[in-house]
Amino acid sequence: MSNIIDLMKTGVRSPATEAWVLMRDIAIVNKARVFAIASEFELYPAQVHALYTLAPGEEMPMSSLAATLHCDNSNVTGIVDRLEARGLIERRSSPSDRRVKLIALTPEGEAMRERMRERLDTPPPEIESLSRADQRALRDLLRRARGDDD
Amino acid sequence: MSNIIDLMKTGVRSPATEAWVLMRDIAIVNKARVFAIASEFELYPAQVHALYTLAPGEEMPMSSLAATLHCDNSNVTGIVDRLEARGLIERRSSPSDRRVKLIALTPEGEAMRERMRERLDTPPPEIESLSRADQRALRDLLRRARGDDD
DNA sequence: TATTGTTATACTCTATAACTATA
DNA sequence: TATAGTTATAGAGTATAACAATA
Repeated sequence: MSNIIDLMKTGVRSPATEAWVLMRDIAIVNKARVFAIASEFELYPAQVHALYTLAPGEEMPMSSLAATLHCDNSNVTGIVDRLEARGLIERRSSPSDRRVKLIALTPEGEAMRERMRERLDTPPPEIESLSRADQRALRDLLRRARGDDD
Repeated sequence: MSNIIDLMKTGVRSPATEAWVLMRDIAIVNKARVFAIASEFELYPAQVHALYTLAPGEEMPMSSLAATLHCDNSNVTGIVDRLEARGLIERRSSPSDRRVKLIALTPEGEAMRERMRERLDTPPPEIESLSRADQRALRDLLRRARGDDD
């Protein structure tokens, strides 16, 4: 177990560090899910992220999509090309700036995104296994962590 | 199931689902960090993951590495090739099964992995901003979620 | 026969640079 | 001059299939 080796090297972890490492380990299931969903829908992980990033009924400039996906504008051209060829999204011209192209989900894209979202948002077994009281306590702690006003 | 869908569409989520979505949103910073670290060390994200997966002083079959990285054995050949060319890992023959090749970190690989690990394990601001009591409470909840006996 | 890792192939992802059309 | 998106290029990731060595 690499955790034990790391602990011996670094000594005892702070509660914040241990909480973060535990959280990250649990959240890893999300990566496995993106892979499974991508293969099921015959997409690539980057295409799943792009589809999930687009909000139903809203338009987003390609540059914003590039920022969210942590990649260059030039990559987004290809990703959008393939999603558009599948009929899942469409390009629209921006009325305010004709250099800009706005991306939006088609009805088919919205339907596929919704099916993906259901799966992605389902809590993993680790969270389901907690008592209802613990689930609420965890939610409240994470709301505070994100700075929400309870 | 349509109950859950209706709930989600109206914005009302179960505590478990909301906790999971919040946790995932916070854990997203890890992805940005992997990208930043990859570019800083002149590696690709998959190479960072491979390096981080290997525990110092331990050997791992290539097939195990493939399973952890969620990719095919054939991909690991190339990833391992490039990390080996950089002197960060090495292939060893398994004494018990001569089909198997075991991967292990070199001293240089261990040093680089340790520098990466320090950065990856640093809690994000969301967790640092919590009170010490909340940090401990979060840690304890996540330990229970993962099934650790406190 | 089945499995581990490699090779070959084809496609996607990714960054960089050069290009266009706008602003 | 600067910016949004495209195109071209090159290298890396990914799955599938075929293969050699080994079990």
